[in-house]
Amino acid sequence: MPFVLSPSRKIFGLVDCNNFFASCERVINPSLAGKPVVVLSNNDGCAVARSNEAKALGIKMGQPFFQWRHLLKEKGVIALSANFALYGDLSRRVMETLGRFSPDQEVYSIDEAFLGLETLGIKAFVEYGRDIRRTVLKDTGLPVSVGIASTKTLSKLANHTAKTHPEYQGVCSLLEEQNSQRVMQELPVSEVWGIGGQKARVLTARGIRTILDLRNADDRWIRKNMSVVTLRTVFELRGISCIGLEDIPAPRQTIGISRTFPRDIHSLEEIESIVCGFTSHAAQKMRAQGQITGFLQVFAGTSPFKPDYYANSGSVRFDPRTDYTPGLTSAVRQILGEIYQPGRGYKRAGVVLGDFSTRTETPLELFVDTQARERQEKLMAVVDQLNTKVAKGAVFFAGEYNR
DNA sequence: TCTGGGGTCCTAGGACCC
DNA sequence: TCTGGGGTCCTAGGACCC
Repeated sequence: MPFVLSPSRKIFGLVDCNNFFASCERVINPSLAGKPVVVLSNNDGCAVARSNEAKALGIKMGQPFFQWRHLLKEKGVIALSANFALYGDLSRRVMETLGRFSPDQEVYSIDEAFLGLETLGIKAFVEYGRDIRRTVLKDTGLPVSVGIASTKTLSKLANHTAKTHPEYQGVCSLLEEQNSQRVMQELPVSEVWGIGGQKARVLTARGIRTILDLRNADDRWIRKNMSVVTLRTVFELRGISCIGLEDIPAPRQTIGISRTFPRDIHSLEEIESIVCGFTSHAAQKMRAQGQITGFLQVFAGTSPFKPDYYANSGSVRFDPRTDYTPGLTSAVRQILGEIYQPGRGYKRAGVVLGDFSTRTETPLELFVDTQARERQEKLMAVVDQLNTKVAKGAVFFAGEYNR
């Protein structure tokens, strides 16, 4: 294999659905077009998606419902409970359509995908982006924006520009250096992919305010005072691609389920049954991936918005690893017994499974009773089959919370 | 009264060993 | 008035993303 000194230039297209959840609601209810639409989180707690009209009224991402509820009457805001099954379904259709535009596709989140565009012999990238927009809108009814650039970080920036500047008509390429400089000097560092509030504060204090400042920052200072991740971001802003396209999805390293409750929960028994229900679902997801777990963590806490906030967690390891739900839930009960404090009103709890390995690569037989193990596997297979093919939550173990 | 859920990755610091 | 030094492993917590 020849040594490649300077690999050929990469070209990334980032396709991102506009106001995804709100747009999905418009697909199934076209009368919502042009109206301020907000999609709410679990328990209708806060805003998780807003149409442009709702954004214009000042409703913020994550803002609690009670703070802007008055806008329903005053401005005709339409607030909808989230319908995640619908969003998942439409997401799959968008991704299928995008897959036709490049064989190299990374589904990055429910509403966005990176496409590798350097191998397709495309002459006019902006035209290609417009074709993507038209086709996704025709196939799914969803509006998307397209950003094109030589690194992932720059393609995020291009996408942001396409979304916020109507004159781009939803497609922006930063493949030309002049475009790139102009966009970067107009935006604060906090708009960069990978720079959150904390890092933005540190950078701004150092006088690095715009994205262009960050692009031109001193490498040694960044490495010393920030992290390797931030240095990689700086390189990406310079057009040096450091983050590749991951077109084969990696298996999950952790599977967690947690909820904020609609009311405070006081009794240990009630928390136990809820978290055991979460554990059962998490274990089912894990088994669907063909994995077994060596680590389980449980956490529970009161509302962080009230005085005397209390939160605690505990964990156990499994050696050998397991995927047997009753074994997992008995660990959950043990941990909850240790971290639970009577007299508190719990508002949130959850479970995380991790340290997985693939079922087939683990020599369980060395340590456990093989026959018992086979019986457990058969039981779990039957439970999972009933829950996926017959009805969700059709079968559950005693003590599990089941809706 | 009412404030989401599911992830990844990095780093600092302690325990332990030689 | 002084208390080694360095490597590795593990974990908790923080920062970030959508």
